[in-house]
Amino acid sequence: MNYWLLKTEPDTFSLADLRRDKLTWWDGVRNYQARNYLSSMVRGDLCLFYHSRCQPPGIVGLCRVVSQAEPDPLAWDAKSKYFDPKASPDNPRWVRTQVEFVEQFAEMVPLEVLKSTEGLASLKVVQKGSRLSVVPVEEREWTIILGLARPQNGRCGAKQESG
DNA sequence: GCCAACGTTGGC
DNA sequence: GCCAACGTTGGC
Repeated sequence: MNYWLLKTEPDTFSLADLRRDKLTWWDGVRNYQARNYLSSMVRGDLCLFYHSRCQPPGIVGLCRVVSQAEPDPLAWDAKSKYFDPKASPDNPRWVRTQVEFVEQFAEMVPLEVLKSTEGLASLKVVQKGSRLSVVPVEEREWTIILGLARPQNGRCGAKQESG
């Protein structure tokens, strides 16, 4: 079981869209390092859902990997903006993964908070110039971030809902 | 909309 | 294999 962070521009596809659709293909990734991360995702992995290029940017919720990476058919769809002339069904080059909605945080965790939280300096998304749309998250980082998303946990015996 | 940072491309 | 030019990303 691994943890990841998936970046998306909410104007293009937001967590609200995933909540409505329940499932989506995480496709159109055209960066080799991000692709390699996508390829190593397995069913059950949990992902932080990050909104970029918006005000404020930050982590808005969670989704879960439901199917392992498979060839991304948009790569050989000439009408797609993700078309890649060097890709074909025989040589797929790019992959996609299916994810399902898990949770929308009551309050998002803004980038500004991530940056100022001790223990998150290693988080890729807080590092200047970080452009990867799929990055791994360490369990230690994951725990800190969920603590930020659910500040009432651990106080007054508040219970955490699951699922 | 600006622009720094980054990845990719291609001439050499 | 170097590296300048280019396109894209994403915080601001």
